[in-house]
Amino acid sequence: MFPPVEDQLAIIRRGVEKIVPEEELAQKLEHSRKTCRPLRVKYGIDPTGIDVHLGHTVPLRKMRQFQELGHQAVIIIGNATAMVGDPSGRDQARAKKLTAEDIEANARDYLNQVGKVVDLSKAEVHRNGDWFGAMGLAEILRLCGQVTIAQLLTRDDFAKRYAAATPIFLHECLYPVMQAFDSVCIGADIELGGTEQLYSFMLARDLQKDPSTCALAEQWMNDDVKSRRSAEGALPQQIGVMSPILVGLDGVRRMGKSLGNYIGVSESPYDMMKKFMQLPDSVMQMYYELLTDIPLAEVQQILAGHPQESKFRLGQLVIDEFHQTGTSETAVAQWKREVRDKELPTDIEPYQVPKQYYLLAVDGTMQIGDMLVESKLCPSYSEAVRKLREGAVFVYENGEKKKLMNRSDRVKIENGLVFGMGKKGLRKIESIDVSHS
RNA sequence: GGCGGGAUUCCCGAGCGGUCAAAGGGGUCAGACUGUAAAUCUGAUGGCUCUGCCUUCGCAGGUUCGAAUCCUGCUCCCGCCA
Repeated sequence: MFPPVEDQLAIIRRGVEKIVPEEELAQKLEHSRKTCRPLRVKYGIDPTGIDVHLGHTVPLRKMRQFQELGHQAVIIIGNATAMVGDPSGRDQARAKKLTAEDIEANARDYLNQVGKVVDLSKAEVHRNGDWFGAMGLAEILRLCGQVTIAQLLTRDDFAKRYAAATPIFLHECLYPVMQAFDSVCIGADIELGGTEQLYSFMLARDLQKDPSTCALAEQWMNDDVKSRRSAEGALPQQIGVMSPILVGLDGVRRMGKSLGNYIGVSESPYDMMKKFMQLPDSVMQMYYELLTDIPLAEVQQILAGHPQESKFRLGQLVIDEFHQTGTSETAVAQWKREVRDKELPTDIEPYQVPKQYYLLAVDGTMQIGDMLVESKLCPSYSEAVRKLREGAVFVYENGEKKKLMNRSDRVKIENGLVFGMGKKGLRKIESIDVSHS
C-alpha cells in the first residue's frame, strides 16, 4: 500500500528545514506501513485574510506529497484561533479583530484556493470552533493548567517582546495552547508549518501524551483516532515537519500580504510571470526547491544557464499548477513582447476625460498635469509636477514616445491616445462622453 | 496610588524660541545602468490657483512680534516604586 520508507523519506525531506523529532519520522512511517494505516497529516490555517500566496503553498505542497504517498490530509480551519491572532514571529499584537461573518467568508474562500494544491476530496476539513465553541470555562481552565508562563516565555517572539516591554496579551498566550489542542482532537501524526511554529508543535506533543488532555478532547475524536489511543488513553505524539520561510519578491523578507511582496495563487498568469521575472536571482534555488518537483540535480543544471531562462521556466512551472495548460506560454510571450520589447500592451487601463475638462478645452487639449491627477497616476498635483520634472511622464504620438516635462504642456484629447508615467502607469483615453452637454 | 520619561511628517528618529515643510536612516516613487533581476549611482518624497500662499510636529488653551520648541490643562503610552 505505501512506498518503502526510504522513498517516502526522500520525498518528505525535500525543501524541509527541520523535522522534529527527526528520528521518530522513520519509525512512524515504518509503523504505518506495517499496520497499513495512513499517517494523519495536519495543516492549520487561520482565515484572517483573503489571498493565499505562494508562501502558503509550501506546506500545502508538502501536504499534497503526503497525500500522494497515501496518507490522510487533515486541514484545520482556525475559525476560533483567528479571533485570537497568531503571535508567532510577531513583535507586537495583531491590531484587527475579525467578526465571525468575515471569518466564515474567508474560510470558504481559503478552501477554494487551498483546493488548487491539495486534493480536498480526500482531505478531512475541521473548524476548530467546533470544539472551542463548545468548551466551557472549566474545560478551558483545565487545558490552561497544562502550560506554564515560563514555558510560554521560552518562545522567541514572546521572550523578545517581554524583553522589549511590548505588550503580550493574555489571549495571545492562549493561541499556541489552542493550536496544540487541535492536534489532540484530530490525532495528528504529522503537523506541517513554518519553522516559527516550533513552539506550538512541541506543545502539541506534550498535550497528546497527557491522558487527561486526550480525555478532554475525546468527544471530538473520530473512531480512527480513538482507536489509536494507548491503554492509558494517550495519543501518539506528532512530528513537526517545518518548511523554511519563503522569501518574498524583495528577496529578503518573508512573503506576506502585509509586506506587499507576494505572488497570489489567484493572480493571472501574466501578473505572476511579471513578478517571477522580478525576483532576485539569489532566491531562485529556494523557489525551485520549495515550489516545484524538479529533481534537485536538474535544478542545478537549470540554474547554471541564463538566469532569465531559469526564471521563465520557474514561472511556467508554477503557473501551470494554478492555470490551464498553455497559459504559461502565453504569459512568457506576453512578457517578451510588452516588457522586453517594450511594445504597448493590449489591455491598457482606459481613462475617460471628465466632461468639464473636455468642454473647457477650446482647442481640444488638456494640461498634462490635470490629466495625471485625474487619471489617478499621481495622487496630487504637486506629485505630478515633480514627476514631470523628473522626466517620468510621456505621451505616445503616432506611435512615437514623447517625453513631457512641464505641467502646462497640453495633450490633445483624442480617443485611443496613450499616456503614462514610469514603468507601471499607462492610460488610454477612451470614448469621450459629451452626449449630455 | 506615588515618582519619572515620552507622544514629530508613511515608519524609525533628530530638532528644544526665529534661518523648520522640519537633519539622518528606512521605505516608496522616478531617472541612469541591466537580463525592466540584484547591486550601484542620481533625484524626489505635505498641499495648492507655485518665484508666492496654505496646512502639519498627541489634543485644547496661553505667553511672545514670532512656538515643533516655553507655560497650563487634557488624552494616550512607557519605566521605576507600591
